[in-house]
Amino acid sequence: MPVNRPILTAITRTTLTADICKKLAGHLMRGDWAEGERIPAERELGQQLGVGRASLREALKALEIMGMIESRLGEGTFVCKRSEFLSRPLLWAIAGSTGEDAIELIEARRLIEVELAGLAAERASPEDLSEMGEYIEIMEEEADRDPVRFGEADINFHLAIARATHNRILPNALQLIRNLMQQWIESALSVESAAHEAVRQHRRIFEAIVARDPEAARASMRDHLNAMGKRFLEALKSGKPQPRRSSRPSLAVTKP
Amino acid sequence: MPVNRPILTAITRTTLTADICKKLAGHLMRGDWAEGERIPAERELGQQLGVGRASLREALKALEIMGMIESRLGEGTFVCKRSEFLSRPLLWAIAGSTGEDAIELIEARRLIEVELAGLAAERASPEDLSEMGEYIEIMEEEADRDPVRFGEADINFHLAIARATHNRILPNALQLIRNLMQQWIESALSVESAAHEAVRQHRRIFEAIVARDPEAARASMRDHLNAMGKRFLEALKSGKPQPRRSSRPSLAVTKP
DNA sequence: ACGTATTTGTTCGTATGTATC
DNA sequence: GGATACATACGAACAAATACG
Repeated sequence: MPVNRPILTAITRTTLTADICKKLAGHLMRGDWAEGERIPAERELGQQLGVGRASLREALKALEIMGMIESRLGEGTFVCKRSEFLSRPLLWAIAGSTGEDAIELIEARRLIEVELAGLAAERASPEDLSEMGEYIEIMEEEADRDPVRFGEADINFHLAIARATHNRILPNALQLIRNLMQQWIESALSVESAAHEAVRQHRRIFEAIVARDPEAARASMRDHLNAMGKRFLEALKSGKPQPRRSSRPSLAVTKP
Repeated sequence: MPVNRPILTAITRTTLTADICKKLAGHLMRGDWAEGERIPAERELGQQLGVGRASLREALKALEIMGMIESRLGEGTFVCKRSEFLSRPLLWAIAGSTGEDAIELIEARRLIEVELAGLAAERASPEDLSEMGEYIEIMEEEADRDPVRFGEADINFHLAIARATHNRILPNALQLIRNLMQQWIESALSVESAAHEAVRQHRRIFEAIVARDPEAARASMRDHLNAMGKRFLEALKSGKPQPRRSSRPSLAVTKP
């Protein structure tokens, strides 16, 4: 006879790695280990948990991918800042192919960032604003000098806007997309002398946010990303047909 | 004297695991292995790549977390559907799920989906439209009957809109957010009898997209998500204070 | 400046439980 | 039931990078 409510439910087989992962993630989230602190060495940890080093390492690798921990050869394994927990998706190893991806990434970025700018205009605190202002100043100083520092300030400005929404999900989403775009950004944009144009656009965005004008913030962000996206695709087509793939290891950590 | 353009740039150390991950991800994305197909056994793969099994397994585990592959004990390792590639972040479900996150998730979802609806109104193909229509019909049929099937159609409708943007990044972003919300969705929304209200709102969105009216599509999507978000938070506060946390194993695979 | 200890990175051999035929 | 193929898991060992005395 068929039973509607079977006493025996199918058991779910879990792998050791998954269990380890869950346990460690719990400790990480509960804060049993402080940010930046070193967690016990692999051998020691494995002994405490009663598992082999291979299984433990697979779990640690999983946590590393999620941006919860970071392993440094010869040093140990360290707890990441909570703010980075979801923000380092080395997933972008995936998006390693055709130029079509670039178009879609640019579009996704524009879609999200335009709204981010609008939200930031409504919610930015004085601290958020002064932070954005600092990055703009750096960009103006470095526009004709160090393209690397200019690029950093550029990214930081956009992330500051994301943070100013006071929503922890959205900065992560943006960071994810930027990581995905990174392989093209380096080769294309740094060479271009779009710096001064970018500074002007950034300043317009900033002023709109300061003025608490969401619509103007959206519009200026949209203009900025349209212009940059255009430049970007041109550089991609003409100059360097292939995005540099091999330079950065897929799982390697982008240190702040 | 300081050098502006140093000849020597810092070398980036790559781990074997990362390289394997990258290589396999490339093959996966290029479609060298078909969806659902079995990839070579661990030992064989390791031999072909010239790497040890431990390193290979760490890479495979990483790919599994990203939802690109799925390994079944005793059977082998299989390629997931591309549509699931980024959509299985079960692990982040662990990551802090206090009530505040719910608000931020709802907001992030609204921000993205409103724009998705607008883009879909501009780009949806006839096939996209008929797919959306089917899901709406299912929702109408199941509104008073099977809440599970209703919920599925609901999700599918929203994903169909995302797909209609013809951008592969955006549906993944949406799916990710929905996965993050899953723990609350189950406990809260299925109980509510918001079905008929939801159907009306869905139909309005659908009609705006069919009419190729981006602004109306955005507005109706915004209304819909505002209403649902409100309902959602109320159910969260009053009814079930704690989201069900422990039910789903962290790394275990949710089979379709 | 040098060597030693510690730690992660990597490989190999082996054993076990599971699924398919 | 038996045979085969496979993922899972352990332990030992060496390599490479780092930290510290």
